[in-house]
Amino acid sequence: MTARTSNDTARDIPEATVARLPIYLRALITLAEDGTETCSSEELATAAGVNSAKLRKDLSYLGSYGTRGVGYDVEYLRYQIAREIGVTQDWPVVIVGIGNLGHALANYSGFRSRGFRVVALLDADPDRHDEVVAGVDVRPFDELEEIAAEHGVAIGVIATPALAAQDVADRMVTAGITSILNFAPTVLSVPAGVDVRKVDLSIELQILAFHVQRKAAANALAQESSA
Amino acid sequence: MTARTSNDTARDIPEATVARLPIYLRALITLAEDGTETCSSEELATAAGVNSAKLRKDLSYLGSYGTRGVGYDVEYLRYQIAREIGVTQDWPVVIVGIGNLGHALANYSGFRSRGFRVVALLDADPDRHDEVVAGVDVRPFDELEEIAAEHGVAIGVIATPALAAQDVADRMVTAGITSILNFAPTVLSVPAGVDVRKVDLSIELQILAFHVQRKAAANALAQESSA
DNA sequence: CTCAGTTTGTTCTCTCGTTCACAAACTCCT
DNA sequence: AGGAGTTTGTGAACGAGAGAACAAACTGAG
Repeated sequence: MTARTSNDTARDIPEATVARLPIYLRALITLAEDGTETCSSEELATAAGVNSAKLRKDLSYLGSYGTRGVGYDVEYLRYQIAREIGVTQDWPVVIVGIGNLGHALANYSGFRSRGFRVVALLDADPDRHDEVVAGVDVRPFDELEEIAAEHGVAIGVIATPALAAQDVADRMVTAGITSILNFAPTVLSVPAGVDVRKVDLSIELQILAFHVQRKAAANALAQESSA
Repeated sequence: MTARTSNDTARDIPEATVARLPIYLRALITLAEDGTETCSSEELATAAGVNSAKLRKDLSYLGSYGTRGVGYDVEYLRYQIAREIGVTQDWPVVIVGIGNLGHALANYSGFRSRGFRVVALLDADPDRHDEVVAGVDVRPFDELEEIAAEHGVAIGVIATPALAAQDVADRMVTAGITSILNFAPTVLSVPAGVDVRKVDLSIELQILAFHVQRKAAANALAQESSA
């Protein structure tokens, strides 16, 4: 799914582990806010909704940050994970497509608090260029390259309709963006070295629907056999 | 991740395959709209952004719907996948939490076109109960059980702040909802037999940030060694 | 009818991820 | 100091998923 650069430098962390690190980070932040100074792998695993063995193995890829017989120092581990993910400082982000979803994303407060800063909102529709959303001007899409260069943007968010998404992705790539979060319901094709992650509402719902149907079928069968 | 009922009836389809079926379905719909009547696994795989061997293996779990030497009948396969997922008829859905994101979700046109019908929008805040969003009244959260029973709702969407999400989930479960799509940035705990899927914007961004950082580190190293 | 060409369905292998189980390392109490 | 009780880090077994490769099954031409 994710393109790899040929130069795999240090110990590489499994993709599945990377996907869980942000969950651990959030759990640690919550614990810290509650005043907890130390926690065991069991506690943290419960807070993150995973198995404690898995948690320990995941953390072991980062290094040996716990103390046997004691557990993990919440603040210390939090910093180590944040550093590993790379959210000890803010990443500039551009959002393209300021429709319903784009509005919601721009207003999402979790952005700034979790290591991201929206530096620009772009839309191809001139009617939107007057708007100010979440304190940021909506600018013409054409300014993408300029803005990306100015702020050193590496991460772009696509919240356009499906038809526009591939064009937007192409322009992002030429603007030097190497990581794309795609909310448009379409498959993007990008050159190697560019990461794309997809968030697709209706796919998620369809997966749920599949399981609902399966459960319903199982129940019907159970009813039948008990009758 | 996903809770299983003990009664696994028919041939069970791997979770990874289930997650891709909606992608194939979408690709088939696009092909059908373009007037394509038949397609090979290679074509469909390209459209869906996967390897053709994987596609064929995925489809083989559903049955033998292709013809060797010819390929797949687009309309037929489309129907079979839709039937397998369970989106040949509409599923009633409730959305709880009508903030920025809830608005966007309620207005998302992909809902109805992809097998889902929003039967209710709920919010705990009385100030929102006057609103009509996307043609649906916003109702008090307390009416959840009543509405769920009336429409036979099995799927709920949580778009509330993190703090409210667990309460909402608990109420959904007592209201008979067995599948939850959670947009709140928190881990939900639900009884066995209830499926939860999580969509978390800042986690996706953090995963991207990790890869950006890794790429940057790799580049720095390459620069250094070439100097 | 036969044969060349095409494309599916499936088997086999390899990689990746999860879970168990336990030794190593720490704390605290006596 | 020593021993009981905890908790981490990791080796090993196990299971799931990805991809290659190929036999089986179809089409169409001659």
